Amino acid sequence: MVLPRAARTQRRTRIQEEKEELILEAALEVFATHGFRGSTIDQIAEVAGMSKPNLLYYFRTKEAMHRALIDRVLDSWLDPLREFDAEGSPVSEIRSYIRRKLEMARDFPRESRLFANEILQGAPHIEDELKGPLKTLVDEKAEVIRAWAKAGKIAKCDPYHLIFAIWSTTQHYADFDVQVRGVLGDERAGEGRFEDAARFLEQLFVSGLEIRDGTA
Amino acid sequence: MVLPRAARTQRRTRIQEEKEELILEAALEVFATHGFRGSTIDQIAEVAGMSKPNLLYYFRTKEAMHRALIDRVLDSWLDPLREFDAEGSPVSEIRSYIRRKLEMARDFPRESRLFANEILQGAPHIEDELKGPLKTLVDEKAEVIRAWAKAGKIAKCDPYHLIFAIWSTTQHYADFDVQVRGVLGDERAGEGRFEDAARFLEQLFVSGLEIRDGTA
DNA sequence: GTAATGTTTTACCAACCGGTCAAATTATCA
DNA sequence: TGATAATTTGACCGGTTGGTAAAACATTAC
Repeated sequence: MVLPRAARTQRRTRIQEEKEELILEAALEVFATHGFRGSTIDQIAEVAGMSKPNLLYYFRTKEAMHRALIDRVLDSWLDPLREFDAEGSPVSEIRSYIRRKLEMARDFPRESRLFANEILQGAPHIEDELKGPLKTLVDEKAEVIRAWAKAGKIAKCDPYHLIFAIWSTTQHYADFDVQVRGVLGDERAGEGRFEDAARFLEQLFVSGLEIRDGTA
Repeated sequence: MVLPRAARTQRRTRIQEEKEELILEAALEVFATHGFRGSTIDQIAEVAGMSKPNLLYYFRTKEAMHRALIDRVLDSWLDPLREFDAEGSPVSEIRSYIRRKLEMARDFPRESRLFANEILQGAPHIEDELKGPLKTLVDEKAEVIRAWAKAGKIAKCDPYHLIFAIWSTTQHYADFDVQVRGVLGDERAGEGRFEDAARFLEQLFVSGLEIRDGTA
């Protein structure tokens, strides 16, 4: 049979699993650095080490590839926020959330850039996810933070903007890596920059949210 | 004469000024939302309301258009940081820097996205500017902040990461606007979000940098 | 082994892309 | 006004793009 991939209902073969993996890995590389429109199937095929038609045998369109990639990555991308625990102590929860996000920026910069590209260009492919699952999750965690503030455990602040601030500062080290390296110069652009960033951000957010006269 | 634009040494015509303006405006719109590789000359021509060859009469290549756009925008983009004043009081300088950056994110989101796209995709066209003029300016201002910290006027912190944090948090509202709107929902996605953001960020950075036991 | 199924390749297509050219049109100014 | 220079356009070009068709090749199940 030569039924196109999407029409197959049977369970996938070993080769299918391997090749789809290989393709999505290559697609991540390419989409992350050029965005959807700036990427070409030929490029992805070359990175994956296979011919274009072969690639199109597994994913019938460029869109399907992108879709599959987003679906696979989005879920794990939100894990750090899911771990955010209402029962924990506010300071240590926020501190470790920052640390987890920073680790993801360091260890999975391509995933970060994939989303950055997508959102920057108007999120044409993931708008539903933003307004759906993502919003729901953020709403939930924002409520936790709001409760902490109300209970006097941290300074009063807008929980949504707090979350945005944590996202932006941490993802900055993945998305704007070239700029960070360029500005820091060769001497300070090594892996140590993530430690420095972690130290700074923890200080900023922890003491920035401490209760003091006038803010509580 | 039909000399290409770049070869003309005489002073520019009224029509030239107007059309180049029109083109760069359209180019900003398109490049900002699709990145360099994702944008097409036809698209820009359509937005500018002129034919493709007409557009290429003013800028001989797509690169030349992008170059001209970057050159024009980069300078004004750095103005808020230039205004950062060593003689002012640390708290008010940082506070007003945040405010200026946030105003730019609100009033010139396309400019912000133009750079974001460029840097995200590896800064292939502006790497020199990053390592040159930008780095120089940041180095200078970082020294100012370091001096403030040394003099005990603000908490000790890494000035570079402080600057990165201000950049990322403020530009987030331009670059990731769809996401911000999506998460905030229709009710809170109005212009008021910039006021809320300003309030939050000023609180975060000001009290985050205040001197207290153990940090000074 | 062989038949059925799954995979890969070669050759190809129509649309689009960045860019050119020459002719037509319009603005400028003596 | 007319000559000259500046601007605009339509037709076109070679290369690239996303995607297809069909046949060759490999794998698996019996």
